[in-house]
Amino acid sequence: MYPNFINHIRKYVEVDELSVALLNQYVIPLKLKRKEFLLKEGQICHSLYFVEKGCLKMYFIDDKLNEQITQFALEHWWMADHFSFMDRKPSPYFIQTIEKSEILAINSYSFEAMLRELPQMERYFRIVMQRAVAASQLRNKYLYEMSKEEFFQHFSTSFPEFVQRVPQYMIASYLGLTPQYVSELRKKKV
Amino acid sequence: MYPNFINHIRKYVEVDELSVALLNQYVIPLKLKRKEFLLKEGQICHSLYFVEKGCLKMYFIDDKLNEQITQFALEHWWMADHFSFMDRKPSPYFIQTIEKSEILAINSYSFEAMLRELPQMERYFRIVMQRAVAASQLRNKYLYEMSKEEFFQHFSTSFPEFVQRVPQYMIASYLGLTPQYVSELRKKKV
DNA sequence: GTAATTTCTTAAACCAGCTTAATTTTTTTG
DNA sequence: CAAAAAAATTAAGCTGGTTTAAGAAATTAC
Repeated sequence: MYPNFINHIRKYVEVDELSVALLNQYVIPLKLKRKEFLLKEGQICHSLYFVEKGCLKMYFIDDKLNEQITQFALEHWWMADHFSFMDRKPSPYFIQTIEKSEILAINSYSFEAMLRELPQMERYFRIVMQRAVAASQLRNKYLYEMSKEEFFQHFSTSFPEFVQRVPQYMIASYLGLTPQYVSELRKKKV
Repeated sequence: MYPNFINHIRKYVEVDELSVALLNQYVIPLKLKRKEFLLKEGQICHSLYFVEKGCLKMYFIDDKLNEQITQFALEHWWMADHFSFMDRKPSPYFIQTIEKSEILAINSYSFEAMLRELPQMERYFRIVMQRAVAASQLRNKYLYEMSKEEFFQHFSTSFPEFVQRVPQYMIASYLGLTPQYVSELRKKKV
């Protein structure tokens, strides 16, 4: 049914066929076109979103009215404002598709019910969250030790798929650079 | 025995007295003086560390041989290089006490055994990790939207306990500022 | 297939925060 | 309590990356 979803879970925990069937009952599949919203500023982030296919961005509007992208999610990545999700507080973020996408949503009520019925999912999410913490420690270290130029080059060589798929000005935003500066760096490199 | 530890767990999951007794068997208490190391660059981070009392910093040595602090932990915070812990890779970090401290350590073998024997701990760590992800999303947003001056003022007013307890040059390092610039900002404010 | 819109580039002026270097103040240690 | 070490301050000059503004190129939608 949702091969990326099930494969991702099976990467970390054992799930028999019966559990897969139960699991499917907790998720809501969404088929979205390009530029559709899953969350808008001021709303509560009621769901965790799994990218079965496509691409999402998360951003907020800064004081100069620019959209400031803080995260991307490609296939088999999770996306959510966890603070809003856990504490049911209004979110400052927008979550929007960059491409036509297939998303699986689990709202907080289903999430809790699922964790009670399928304890291996508690383990799965513990591992996913721990890996997210590890990833953010690593990204953070790069932020401390690299200049913005190095950070851009590092990102470009580490995630060429992204550079293919996502407009350059969005990558600039995500990396905390102006599009003009990215343009200058690219000129310099070639 | 370790009141901060047990209270923190009970904040998120139910633990009966028997489970508390079992739990204590998995952790190793450490009494450390000021400036002692729990982890050094090149070693594998074999344990998760819980601060029962005292204060820790995590840092790496950058290309100019400065210590670059990436995290602090006060009472009832966890500290680890999660990437090194999970994948058993050598860590680039040092973890060191700033003050005389009482630390609880759980190594990866005990961690796995504990999660199998006490499933509520799987839930506890899922919640702790999810809250860590939420915290890093928030910190990240501040990094995008604030100037370094604003970031410093925000930190100072949000965590006055830190400013009391930790030398100014360490806060500067953590915030990605030079000690000279912090000094200038403080002069400006008063 | 072409008009509209979105994305990317170029270039010059500017500034937030760093570097360097020397001095002063505070804390630690025997 | 004195000497040594650690931490904080001051100040001048500099630079990586931004801002502003305009035009060119590519993509999208009808």
